[in-house]
Amino acid sequence: MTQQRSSQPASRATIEDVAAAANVSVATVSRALRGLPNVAASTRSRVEQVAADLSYSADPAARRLATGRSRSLAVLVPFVNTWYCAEIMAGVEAVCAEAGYDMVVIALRTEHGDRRPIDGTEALHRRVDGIVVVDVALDPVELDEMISRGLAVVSIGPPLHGCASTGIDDVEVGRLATEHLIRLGHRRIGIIGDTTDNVFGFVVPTMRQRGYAQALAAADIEVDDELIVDGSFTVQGGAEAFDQLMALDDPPTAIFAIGDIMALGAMQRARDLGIEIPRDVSIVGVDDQPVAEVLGLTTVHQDVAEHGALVARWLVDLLR
Amino acid sequence: MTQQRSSQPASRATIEDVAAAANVSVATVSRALRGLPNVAASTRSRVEQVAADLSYSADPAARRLATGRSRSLAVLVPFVNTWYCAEIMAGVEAVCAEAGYDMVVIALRTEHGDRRPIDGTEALHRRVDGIVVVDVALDPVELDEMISRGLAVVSIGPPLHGCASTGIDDVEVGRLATEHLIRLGHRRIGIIGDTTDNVFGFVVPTMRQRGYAQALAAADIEVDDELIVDGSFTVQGGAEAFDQLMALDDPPTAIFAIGDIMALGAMQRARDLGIEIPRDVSIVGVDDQPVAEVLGLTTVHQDVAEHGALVARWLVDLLR
DNA sequence: AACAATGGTGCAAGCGCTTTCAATCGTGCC
DNA sequence: GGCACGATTGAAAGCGCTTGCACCATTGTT
Repeated sequence: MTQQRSSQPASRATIEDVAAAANVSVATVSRALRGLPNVAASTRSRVEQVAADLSYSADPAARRLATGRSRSLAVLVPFVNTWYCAEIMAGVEAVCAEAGYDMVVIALRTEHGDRRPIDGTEALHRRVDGIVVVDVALDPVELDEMISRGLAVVSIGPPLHGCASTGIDDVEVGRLATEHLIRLGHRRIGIIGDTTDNVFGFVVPTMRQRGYAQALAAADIEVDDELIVDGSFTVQGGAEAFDQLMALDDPPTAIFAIGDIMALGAMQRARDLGIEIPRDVSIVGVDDQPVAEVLGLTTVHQDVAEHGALVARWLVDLLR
Repeated sequence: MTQQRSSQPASRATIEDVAAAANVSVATVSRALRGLPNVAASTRSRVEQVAADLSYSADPAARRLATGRSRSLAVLVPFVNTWYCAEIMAGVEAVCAEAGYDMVVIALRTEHGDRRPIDGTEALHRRVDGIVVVDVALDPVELDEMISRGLAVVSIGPPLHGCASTGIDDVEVGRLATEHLIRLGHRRIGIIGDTTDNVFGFVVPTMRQRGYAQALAAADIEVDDELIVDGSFTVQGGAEAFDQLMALDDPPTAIFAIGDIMALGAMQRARDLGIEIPRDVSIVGVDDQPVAEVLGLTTVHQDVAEHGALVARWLVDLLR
């Protein structure tokens, strides 16, 4: 079973084929096709024509090896199957596509909530030119090393030392969500958070929980540690956290789930248990656009995809 | 401003450095590190030790050039900021990470609904080893060419000729959603679809609309072309489609939006216009897990992420 | 009319890895 | 005790591209 060579050219044209067909050196082909100066107009158009005929395009691997640039960007997200992260990826992807970059996405935590140690230096070096870090606080040492190795890094969410960044204010988000519940008359408000962030540097939980505490303080409600449970940012975790809260001697009348998936898990569990929402207990989540609107959280609404596009643009500008 | 060379080695160790430090040839290093046979155990462990000391890892670009394999997979999605696609990407990403592949995502349509001509041959060749096609019907000719060039292709959604595939039955989804509305007593049901699929081969709209028609037929309701409007799969498009439906002489009492974003757009518009849902008009969307559950569409619910993981696994197996 | 600037082009040396092929060194076997 | 054979290893030829440098015509200068 050898490859057919007759109809379809099984192996793609290389720069040498183009050079031969155009009667020039490979160097000239390279220059002509990349729009470099010092190529006669006539030569350039001839080369372009030949390249088109042969449907030639440079092998990215070879280019990468020769130039040291991969023409691809990584986006480092805590999760990929989250409304927020998906929006950001959409924004990044659009810019990448336009700028001729590949977008490779790397998740720090999977849908099942398991953790993955990300060794940025190992995994990213020479693999991508730049990286947008989403809602993750990278180890400063590692970060420094990445930067010193020539990786461009920007962040969305928590500012990273020495990197440009943008993002929404998660403390504010937590505060608003909690205030909303307080305004509804609740005094005993549980929070389903995520206490494993120390492992990943996923800081959203910390920030939102801080906002929660602020809102409570502002309303003269004392923080009860019993009401702070871990949902490990999964549907399952949300359900278990709900159980945990409901098992309390004095269960909350409202729950703030700091992530949409956990809110979902809690809601499912509530329904299974015959607990009606919001009659028996109010549940509030964030992140999910529809949910956010229902909450009246529109004030913190932002065009998340635009955030992604913005930082991606920073990156490609930086890389010029 | 030159790079500092003292403390941090600005340039990473190459295979030659390892070879020199271990007193072997680069060939042996290569073999030892990749676990190939024909390397003495003692040699291998020594090389591994040295490599670890120098925190060496092979340059992916060089490896790609030499082997012709990129160790990365592409996932071709119609959109990235969609619950469904994000789930799939999550599944694919998990498998990629485990198998040591990079996942690069390519969107055929952006959040703004603009179109991008995807020249698979150009864009993908030698860039990735395999590709998972999500809900897109690729041009058969192009598909053949990709396969004949050695690209492994699998699909989620519509089966692609010659490729393994999996996915949910979109006709069924459309039928169920429509039946649901009929069961609620509606006879005049509008559908917000997407008629631009001919450009992209994005077949979901066609399939769901077919299910819609089947459900109507089964209930002896005649299809009224007036009730079939285009939402171009965007929030904005959904809002405009809603306007269009409501401007009819005989507007629908229920609307089936074939995609979550369009449903969202319609709902927002309804609220802005003071039209109450579902009192004045029922709106039903799909794709979004929470929404789907509310609809009782749980029968078609599947672990979408698992679909992604599944096909990704096929791919990495295929590539061995 | 001789000479210095150019603009255009080709040569060839990498980029860092894989992989074929041949060389080397011990063994087991007759 | 000599020879074939398998286990190890190294030398070197790529993989397909970029790029510094040298080279050759042309132009424009005095």
